[in-house]
Amino acid sequence: MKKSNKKLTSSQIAQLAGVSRSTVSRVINNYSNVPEATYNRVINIIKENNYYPHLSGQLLAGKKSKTIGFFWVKEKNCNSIAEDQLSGSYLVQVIEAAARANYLMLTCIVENLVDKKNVDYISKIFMQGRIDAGIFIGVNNNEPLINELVTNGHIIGVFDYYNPKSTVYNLISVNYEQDVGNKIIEYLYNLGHRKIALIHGNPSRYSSENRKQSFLSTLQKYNLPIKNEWQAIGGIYEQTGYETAKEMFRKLKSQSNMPTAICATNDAVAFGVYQALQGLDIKIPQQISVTGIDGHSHNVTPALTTYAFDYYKVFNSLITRTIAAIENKSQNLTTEFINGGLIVRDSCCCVDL
Amino acid sequence: MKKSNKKLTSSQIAQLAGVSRSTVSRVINNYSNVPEATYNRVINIIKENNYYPHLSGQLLAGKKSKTIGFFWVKEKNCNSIAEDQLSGSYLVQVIEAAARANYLMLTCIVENLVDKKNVDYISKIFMQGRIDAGIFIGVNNNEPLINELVTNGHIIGVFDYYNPKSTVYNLISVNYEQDVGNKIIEYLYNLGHRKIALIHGNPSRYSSENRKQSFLSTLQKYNLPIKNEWQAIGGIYEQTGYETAKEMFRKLKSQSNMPTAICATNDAVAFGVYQALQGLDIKIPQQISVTGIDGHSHNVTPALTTYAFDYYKVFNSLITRTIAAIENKSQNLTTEFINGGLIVRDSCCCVDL
DNA sequence: CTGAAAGCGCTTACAG
DNA sequence: CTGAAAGCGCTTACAG
Repeated sequence: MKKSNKKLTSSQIAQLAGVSRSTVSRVINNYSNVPEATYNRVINIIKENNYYPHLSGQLLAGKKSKTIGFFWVKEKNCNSIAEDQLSGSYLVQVIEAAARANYLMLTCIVENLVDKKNVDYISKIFMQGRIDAGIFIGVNNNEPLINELVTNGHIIGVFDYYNPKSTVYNLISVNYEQDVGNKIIEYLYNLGHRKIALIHGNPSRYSSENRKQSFLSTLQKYNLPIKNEWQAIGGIYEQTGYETAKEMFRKLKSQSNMPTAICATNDAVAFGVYQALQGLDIKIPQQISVTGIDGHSHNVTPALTTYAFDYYKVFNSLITRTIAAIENKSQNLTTEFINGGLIVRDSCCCVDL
Repeated sequence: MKKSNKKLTSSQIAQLAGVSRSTVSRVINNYSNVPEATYNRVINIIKENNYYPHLSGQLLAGKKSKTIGFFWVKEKNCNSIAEDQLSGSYLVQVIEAAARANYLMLTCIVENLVDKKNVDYISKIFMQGRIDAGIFIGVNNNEPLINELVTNGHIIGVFDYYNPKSTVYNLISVNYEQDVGNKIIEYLYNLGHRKIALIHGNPSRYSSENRKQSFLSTLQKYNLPIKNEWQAIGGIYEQTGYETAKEMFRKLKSQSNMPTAICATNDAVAFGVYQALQGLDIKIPQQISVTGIDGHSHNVTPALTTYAFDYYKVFNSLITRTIAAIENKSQNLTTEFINGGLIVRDSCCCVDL
């Protein structure tokens, strides 16, 4: 099997096989009306010469690129290496989910969607006709760019994005289940906790806001106190969680106004809470129980009780349905909420009533 | 500024601006022979209509794609989440290095280069004319696919790959400095260590083999014992390092044939060594000193003394020089060895002579 | 079953 | 300074 070291065109293959370019193209595209003998002759020439059609030609002639743009919007203030590593593992999961469906990812990491420069860069990629759809991770709910792209007819898949009013087929999203806060409060309630503090996430993210509402409505349901001093916005990172918790507990401790439990908006923030409590010499779980959300493995003592999600499932759902939208599959779900589950470890304990 | 929601072509822009497609193209490509008035008229129409040239057209007409293929070859037996996270952070660094130079990354994660299916998949991407070069991470030294692609004229950038005989301009690589083993042994020697064990990496990787040679030649230089029982191949992961070290020290302990120090081929393996020693109740560093290579942050007690590299530098060097090759920059270095430095922490101690 | 032709959206050498 | 034309590599409706 000889391999050519210059790119052949379909004309040259046609010539070698003694057919027209039309027929070569029919073979490449598996048309049914090519007799077996012809098919074999052509396909052999193609293989012998290691021929693959030039993508630009195919694209101009109307084929799809089987490529998805992947736009990762970085968090501001994300200087935690641990977080970067998590981001990395998400990146890998998204890319692999696409690969399973034979799609390639054009990957693009962007600082923010505030600078017009970045927005234009992304628009350009869509306009260049090189991708069949775009995946976004790290965007605010109702980000204008997303709306614009969807309006212009592009297929967009977004992680953690929910607009209940959206009825278009080309805006796909995947979300966490909406009942997380409720499940965590119920767990703590059943352990006897009646004084529960909350650290909320970035309110512009759908999941953060949803968790907050779910936490609060469940506190209300059980008639538990909802105090301002027991709530704070702590970002979504270990560092921001640390700073928020440190400030919060410094005050609460001096005022002897301590809750018996604190729910963090995610695991990273929970680890920040650990640090803060350690600094103030408050014992987990003896003096305060702590919960997280996410289920990322992380060696920490005591092991964190958390509400865990299967991120493989999350990203697979997003990619699969985005590809279904590209390929016009009917009955394609426009959004999906992925259920998680509580993982009880060592960071919560009972409270005597 | 009105935004169109269907893609315009250069003809339509030409019509709107009252010029020919040629002129539109000259404006897009910044030709010097367009009078300012014409330029402004055309560029305004372009901006108003949010026009970007279709990439396929440009590519067929001979332009570059400003896109690099990124082929990440996964390790077999890589089931360590920590490792996956590291991989992820490398991925991010590579993609960001390209973005800094205004290149996009077509990212592709591949299980191995043994299956012909995977090799064909990669070949295809090169043949499709959609990338200007390819970056490979995770390949064996002298991998045949790399040779073939280079022979066929593609520009290839590889991490941890060195062929001193290569003279072609289109094979670019970045490597760790070659003197790492020597530096580590010298450090231990100066602490008084005379009995030093080694856990080598996967010999098909250039860096692993180079480290091994560097370790051994330095042991020889100081006339230190090189025993078979004090050497083993331990892969490059925590798990494989753990298994290897466990087996090694189980024997050595029972034979009272203990070294005073052990050098791991990288940090992940060193962490595996930690686990193994802990299981055998051997204290670090009191009973044995341990060293790593890499410099990844990881909370471990005692903190690991390691030979650290700046991965930002590593990947930036690779990407920058690969792009220079695409753009025909002369005097472009074909390979670069990145220097690291010893970071002394708590895992090594003095030995009385 | 199969070829000739049109068309996809660009760029650039050519001619004026 | 600028337009008409050729050409890049494909696919597919059309005609036979």
